Amino acid sequence: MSSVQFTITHKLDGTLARAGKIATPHGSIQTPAFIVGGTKATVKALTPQQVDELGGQAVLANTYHLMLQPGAAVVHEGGGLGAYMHWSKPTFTDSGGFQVFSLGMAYKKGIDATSHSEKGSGDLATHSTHQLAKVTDDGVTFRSHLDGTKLTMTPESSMELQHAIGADIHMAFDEATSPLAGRQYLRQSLDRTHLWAERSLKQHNKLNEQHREHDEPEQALFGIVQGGREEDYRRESAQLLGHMDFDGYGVGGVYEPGEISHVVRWVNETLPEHKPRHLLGMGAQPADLFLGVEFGIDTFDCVAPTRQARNGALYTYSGRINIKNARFVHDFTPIDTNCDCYTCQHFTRSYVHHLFKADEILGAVLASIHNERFIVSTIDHIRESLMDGSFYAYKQTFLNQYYGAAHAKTYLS
RNA sequence: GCAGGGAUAGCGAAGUGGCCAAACGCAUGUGACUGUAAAUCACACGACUUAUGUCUUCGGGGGUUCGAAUCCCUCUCCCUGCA
Repeated sequence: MSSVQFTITHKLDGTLARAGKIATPHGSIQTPAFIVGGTKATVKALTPQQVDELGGQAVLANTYHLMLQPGAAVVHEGGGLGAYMHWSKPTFTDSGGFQVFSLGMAYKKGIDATSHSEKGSGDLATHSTHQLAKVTDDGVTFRSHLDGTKLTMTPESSMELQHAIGADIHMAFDEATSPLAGRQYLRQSLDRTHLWAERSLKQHNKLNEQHREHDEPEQALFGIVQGGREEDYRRESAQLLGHMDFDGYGVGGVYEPGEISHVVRWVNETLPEHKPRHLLGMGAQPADLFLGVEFGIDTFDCVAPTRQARNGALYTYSGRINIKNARFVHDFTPIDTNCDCYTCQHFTRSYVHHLFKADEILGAVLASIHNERFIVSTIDHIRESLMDGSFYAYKQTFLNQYYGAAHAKTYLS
């Protein structure tokens, strides 16, 4: 019996979309849901109470980052992730697999697939000479980005770290590939990710057994589907992992909303229907959410809403604005008049603009509350629209207003 | 009054004969950010401009020189000593 139970309550005919809930030892997540980014056991700039008040249902932390600081053992000693950070609702941890990519291949290059592919550079397909991570079939050797210490991470060690950290839902150790990786590298990487998935699951089960023996709560593990933009690889990966006894699945290696309607569709057409599906790292913009849900995703996580908030880029229902722009100096209206967040209820654009220009910490706080609430609220409405059948109408109205009719067309076909 | 030091683009501050429209920092403007090396990063920042283009600049004025922010003279203002 898995430590998490997924129930589908509504499905949207003719699509892969569903609404439901994931029951965990720390309460249920109503899906589709946005999982708030809490990489280092903190949602940057926000207290857990603020995250709770803006509607956050769960938080996702990162194994690699916590391993370095403060150390998985310290988190364990502090009562596990939730207790340590004073978050009583469900928690996830990512395996560190993404850091294989971000500190490896993508080191100092970024992952902007569009700009790279337009240049046709193909840079991301080769290893950077300065990268901090080196991948072998056994695992990954990292140089700590904090102090240069050499570290090794394997599927087994990632599982051990995640069990020490003690989130409700863990991710298998995988290798995220570049959007520019060619079939040859993808093949090699996919085989490795599958091998790692098996090893992750085996180690995870072993650790759960130990938990049972000690009368401790068990944890859940999601397998991660890779395969780049190749349909056969994606379907193969979903098929293979789908037959393994994971509690749910993550879809990794997706970088743009435009990929969702095919890559995510291939995967979710293939994966078993009754297990939850998480789209890793996507949710920076409304299109990600609408398309993800439409093509069968239950949960999302993304650091962009809080990161962009700290950098002054704020969501409004008619598109993104940069609150640092001079035009907001005398704008005494809320960030968005239709937003119900704490920031919009009490503060003006002029004031938030001032906080950013003056480099005051509260600016990051208010902006983070707003952006996170905007995304959470949007996914909440998407869930409601699945339940009352208004999904397509809502999607069309929302995206037209957010992107403008011309751009929105890309996501409405 | 005497001796010495200084005045550079919005601010601070390099530069001391040509590679100077002038380093760098700040401020300003704009853009980016998708499993967080990100409260970060990129670009612009004298004017006009499509410009490797033209024009006007380095306290004011006058010189030397093929060429001056840089050398000389002089004026103005500021700082530090001594009277």
